[in-house]
Amino acid sequence: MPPSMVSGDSQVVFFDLETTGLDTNVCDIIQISAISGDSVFDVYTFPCSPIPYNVTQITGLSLGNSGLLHHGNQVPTVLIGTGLASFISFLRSFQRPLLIAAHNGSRFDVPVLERALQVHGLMCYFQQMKPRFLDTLLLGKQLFPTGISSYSQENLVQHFLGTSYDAHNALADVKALQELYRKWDPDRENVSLCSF
DNA sequence: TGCCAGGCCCTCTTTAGGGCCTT
Repeated sequence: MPPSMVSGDSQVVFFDLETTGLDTNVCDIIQISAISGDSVFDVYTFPCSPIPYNVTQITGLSLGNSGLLHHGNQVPTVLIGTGLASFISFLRSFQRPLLIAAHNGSRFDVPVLERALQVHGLMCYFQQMKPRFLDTLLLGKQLFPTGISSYSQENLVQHFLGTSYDAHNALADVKALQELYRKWDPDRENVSLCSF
């Protein structure tokens, strides 16, 4: 495992959600992706609510007659409860303290994930792992307080890695975020300051 | 009818307002 995927004693796992909207109180999860080193997790989940047109424009995800479509191509889906349980199993596989990282995670991904875990009765299994979270948006601002025009993940990846990627596909997002973290190689103090 | 996320952060602020960041 690359050293950058470990912070102190913790395993750093990058995760991202695609959802049906921005309201963390009501949106449905439609994709869960995570990565740590070469270990990858990626599932699509069938939402209970429609996918608004503006979300389809952003994510490429839409509902067809027979299932979930990504840019018009059907993708396999699981029930959200099954997807969440699989995600917990993925996290457990690391068998060490977890530091789960997401961009703007403190404001979006983590509240959405925790609500979904609560609704599906899985929060207790998740909490058994005693995970901590890292917000890479806060980390970027902490590490580079000036000289950055935008702290969006897409802009940070362009700025620090000089590359573009398939933003708003959760799997592509977590891969890019991991590479960004490797580039930053933050020390434990800065990571701790942006963790919760 | 009209509105439609939300909370932190910054500043042309503090008796406020707008931009950012996530989908």
